[in-house]
Amino acid sequence: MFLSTTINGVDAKGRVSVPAGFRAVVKNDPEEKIYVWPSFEGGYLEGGGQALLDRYLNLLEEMDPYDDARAAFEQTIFGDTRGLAFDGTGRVTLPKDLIEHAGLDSKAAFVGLGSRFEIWNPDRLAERKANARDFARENKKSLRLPPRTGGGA
Amino acid sequence: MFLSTTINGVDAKGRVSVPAGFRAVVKNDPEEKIYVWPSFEGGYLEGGGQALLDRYLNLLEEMDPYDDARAAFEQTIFGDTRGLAFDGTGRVTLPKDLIEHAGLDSKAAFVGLGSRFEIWNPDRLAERKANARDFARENKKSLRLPPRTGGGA
DNA sequence: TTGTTTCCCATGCTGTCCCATGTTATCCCA
DNA sequence: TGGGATAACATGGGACAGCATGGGAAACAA
Repeated sequence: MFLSTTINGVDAKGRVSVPAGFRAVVKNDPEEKIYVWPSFEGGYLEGGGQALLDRYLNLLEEMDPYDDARAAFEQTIFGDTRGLAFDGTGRVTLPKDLIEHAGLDSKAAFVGLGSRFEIWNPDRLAERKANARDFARENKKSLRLPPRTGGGA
Repeated sequence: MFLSTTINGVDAKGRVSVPAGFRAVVKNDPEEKIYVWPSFEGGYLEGGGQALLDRYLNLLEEMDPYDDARAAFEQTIFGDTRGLAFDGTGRVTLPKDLIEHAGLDSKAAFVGLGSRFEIWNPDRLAERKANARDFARENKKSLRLPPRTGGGA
């Protein structure tokens, strides 16, 4: 499970250390890689392991083959997704276009979100985090825990 | 089940003994860890075991991948959650940012709340406790027993 | 050749592990 | 019921390994 937020340096070659905890998640994937694509919602990157890609694939399989939305999602998500392999010390090299999309300069923030993660310019992240926290606080009542199995109503 | 309140010392490295009773709760989790995040409601920490995290994860999985509310909660909960493993003597190391958020100096109070727990600076906790007691006294009339089923008028 | 990318080696640091010790609670026996 | 032995718990410090980072050499593409 991808957890917590870690800020690592991006060097002149576009290399960045993937947090050790994140590497551990994909450790047993057939291809030891992370998969990253530019978010179509904003200037940041989304990513995950093989399991996440499989889930998206299954979601799309259930849509109508000639649905316009399906084509759009396929194009947007899979079309721009890169599989990034680790070097000997656990780093990946981010392609230029991804770096530009996320507006990364010297630092990159890896944000764990359970089954997936995001990569942000730390400054942009701080902004969005404040918004998300306010939203969460105002809407916390909608985040109710489901009853525990076997537990009373 | 997390029960009762225990105050333990926090040393210069940020290490703190997790109360033995709390450790027993997560004893049989696949990863023997506690998961801790800064509360977005105030200056203290919230935490639980794998079971609690899974409940949040399942709840979010049921929401649409690009629902705004989902994004906000993912970011707020998982983005700041840390998985903390025990050392040989049952301690965890609290990261600096969590220590700061909770304003911990030399002591930390673990407060058991059933399925989850909180970690407080003991001074802040005493303050909140006093407030809660006052609130309870002023609102005691609203604490009514539900009518007994099948009972007479 | 020239620029780009990939691989490898070296280094500082932070977090983790291990060992030692005092204290408290519990259990057993008189 | 009281006292002592024992085990569990909490705490402190030091050693070590893993992690993040920087630079350079070799392989590849244009």
